[in-house]
Amino acid sequence: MNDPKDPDLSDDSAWRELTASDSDFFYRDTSTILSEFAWNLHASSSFTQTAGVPSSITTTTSKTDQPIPTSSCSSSAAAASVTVTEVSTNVNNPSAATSSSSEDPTENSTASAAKTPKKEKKKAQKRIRQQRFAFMTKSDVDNLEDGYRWRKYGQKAVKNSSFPRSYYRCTNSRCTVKKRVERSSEDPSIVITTYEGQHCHQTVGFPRGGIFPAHDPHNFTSHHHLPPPLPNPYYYQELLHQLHRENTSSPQLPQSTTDDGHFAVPSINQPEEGLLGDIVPQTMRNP
DNA sequence: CGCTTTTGACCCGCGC
DNA sequence: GCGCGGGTCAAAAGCG
Repeated sequence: MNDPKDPDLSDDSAWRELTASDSDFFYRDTSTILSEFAWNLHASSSFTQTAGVPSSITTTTSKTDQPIPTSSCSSSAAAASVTVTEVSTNVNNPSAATSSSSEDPTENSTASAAKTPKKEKKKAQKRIRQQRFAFMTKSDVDNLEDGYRWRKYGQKAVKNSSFPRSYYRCTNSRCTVKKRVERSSEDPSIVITTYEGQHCHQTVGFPRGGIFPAHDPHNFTSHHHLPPPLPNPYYYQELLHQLHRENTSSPQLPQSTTDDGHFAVPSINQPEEGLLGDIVPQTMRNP
């Protein structure tokens, strides 16, 4: 579970399905996918050289026609390496979903309607796993800025990991997107962020499809151009593309390494500013 | 005062 | 059936 190559995969059959694929598959598949997005990303280039973690962009195509969640725009100033794993679960086939997601829109309404006993509430719920994405981001900050507001609702110690896992839920009451944040036990500088679900709203404080959350100046400064939170199925890829470009073009990024071979993270001292704005492609900025 | 975080308890799924 | 581990709940505390 805590293998940086397999972020949070062990508890989900769908994840395991992904991990069953070897790296060649990922490279090949990634190249195919990226080429569909007109990316010029060489799958085995800089992404595979990061932090001693043989990561690559591990992206798979959705088995469903669901759009890719727009929530997975996590990044940080420290994003020197990113691995993305997309998992889709057919929500119409609960038998294919193993466990863990206890909420969907309908459940949300029933669960919040009354203080029913937990047993009843739990029984009424069907744990339907939604589409999930895992990001591996090299960062000192656990909670990476992604343009949405999150409320922490739990934290658990994870077996075989010295770092706890934090559970967040989108603060939008109608939005059931959740994310889990944990650090890799093998490389504590790597943050594994797993998103589940799709946002049904735009990012906070972006009334014009634009960019600046008005109420969170610490996290969003004027130069942070966040992407439109619309259901853009390519957003992850765009994000990664930009990350990749930064990796290869910025002299500050992964080229510098620490003694243990890990990448020094130049912007790590300014985590509250985030980097998402910097890594969002121009094409995704305010039109 | 309202929102967020913390944290122990509880529930569920799964493997044995 | 039992134990374990993951995920969630919800009350209390903290914070601006």
